[in-house]
Amino acid sequence: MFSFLFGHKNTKPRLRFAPSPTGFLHIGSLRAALFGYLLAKSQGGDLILRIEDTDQKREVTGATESLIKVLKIMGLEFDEGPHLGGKYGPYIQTQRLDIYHEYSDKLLAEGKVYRCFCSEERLTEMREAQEAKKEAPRYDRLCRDLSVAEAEAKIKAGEKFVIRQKMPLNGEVKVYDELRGEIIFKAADLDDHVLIKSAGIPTYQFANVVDDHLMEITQVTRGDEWLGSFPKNILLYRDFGWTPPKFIHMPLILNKVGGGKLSKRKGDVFVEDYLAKGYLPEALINFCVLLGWHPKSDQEIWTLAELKKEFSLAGMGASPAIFDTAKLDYYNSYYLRQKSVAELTKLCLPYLVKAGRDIGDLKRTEKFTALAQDRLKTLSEIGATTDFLFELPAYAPELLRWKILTLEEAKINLARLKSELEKINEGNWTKDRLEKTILTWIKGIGGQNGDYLWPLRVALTGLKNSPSPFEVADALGRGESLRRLNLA
RNA sequence: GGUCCCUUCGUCUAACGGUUAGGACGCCAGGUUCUCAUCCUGGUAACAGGAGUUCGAUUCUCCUAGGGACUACCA
Repeated sequence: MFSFLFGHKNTKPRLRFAPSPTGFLHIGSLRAALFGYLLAKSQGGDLILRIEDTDQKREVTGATESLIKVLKIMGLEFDEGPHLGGKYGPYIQTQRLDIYHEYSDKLLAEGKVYRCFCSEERLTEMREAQEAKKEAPRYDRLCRDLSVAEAEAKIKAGEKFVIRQKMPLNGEVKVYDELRGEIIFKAADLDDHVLIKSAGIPTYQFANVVDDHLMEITQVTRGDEWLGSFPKNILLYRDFGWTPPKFIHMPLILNKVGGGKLSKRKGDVFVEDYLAKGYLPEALINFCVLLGWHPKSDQEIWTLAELKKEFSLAGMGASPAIFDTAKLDYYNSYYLRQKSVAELTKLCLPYLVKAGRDIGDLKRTEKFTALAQDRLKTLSEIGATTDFLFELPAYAPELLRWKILTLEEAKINLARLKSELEKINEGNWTKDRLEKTILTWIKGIGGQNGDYLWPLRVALTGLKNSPSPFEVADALGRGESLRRLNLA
């Protein structure tokens, strides 16, 4: 609101999510998108999607579209991006090549960067020699002091080149990370890394800086694997004479077993995997946001809408978090229980079909999913937890016994129950009516609940553990219930 | 090897020099209940180690250890 006083042309926070389109959406990427989104929204800002496709080798076709789709399922949407447009476009880096060349030429003219004609073979040899001498592998700056004439001669001769950043030879580079504070690097430790590859395509290090500046990004959120190149990036901003945005290096997510950066080899790492298993977007969001962020209160259940208001940089930590799905399961069963039966059923449908279930009768299916609701950790469990409703499992007669009850007694109790149940007609065959009628009847004859309800439940379900006999009887219907009772 | 980051219950974390070190998940026990699940109650469990600074350190500094990242014409 004070922007007019200071003459800032734009004080609206602008953040970006800048993935590489290399396949499925990694959990780490989801969290990066989430934090970017929340940081933007909590400040009333915008989130921009920028596709960093400068590595042609790793690019996967369709990855951009699927990434946008998955993010949308998660509830995360952008304000600008390749699919939306915006006045800072294009939002795909390979479509910005002219821009990068313009800026690298500028730096070239100013002597802030230089052309390097070293061959891959020479570079490899050089590195091997350095490693053999236990030195840090680093470009030896052979081309750094090539004269303009020498360079031009090489270009004329058709030699390929890359453009490298000229690092200061001595002194310190102080950088500031919003989560960690000041970090000091010695310039001498910095490598003259490649900014423009020989094919004329920029590296991440260059495109990222140019784009963040041109797109007027105010806060850069990225994984802390970028901390090492942070000083080089800051130096680039200085070379251009630009004010860098604020940087927030988010701590990494680590594998539960074996440690290390969350990786495919050690379990499911893609959002698509979790969605397919039947984890709900809201559970994934709630779980991920608490990996590295903590609210002012101890509130554990968060919706995206609440997070958009309450999220803040102050709650973010700098230490890495292990990805342990035990709590994800908790959140998922929690959100599953919050669903209405109709919603839950709709969500279960694809999984029931997959399990080969007949879902023709929606009302009946709803009764089945209702029975499973309190018992599901993921949607994909719906088939297994409702199996007994579709087909009575084979069970040992012994199972019908309850505590000190003999098999004979159980049989008698069942027979009496059956004749009572037969008195209940189709219209009254509901969970509540059944429960009321049978419980009063048991009380009336002075019996113990367990003596009757256990055998009844086993007769209906064939299982040691299951929902209550009344719920099951209701879901099964009068005909099937009595049939199963007869069998018993 | 070099550079940088991180370090509180098993896990996610709170604490911004003074607390019986709090919450959640997990686990255990009890209650409700015919069983399971849900739900309720309770319990278990942590300041990595060592030096400083300070009247006082989980909190600040340094060292060590452990973990992690980077060290590509990949991001």
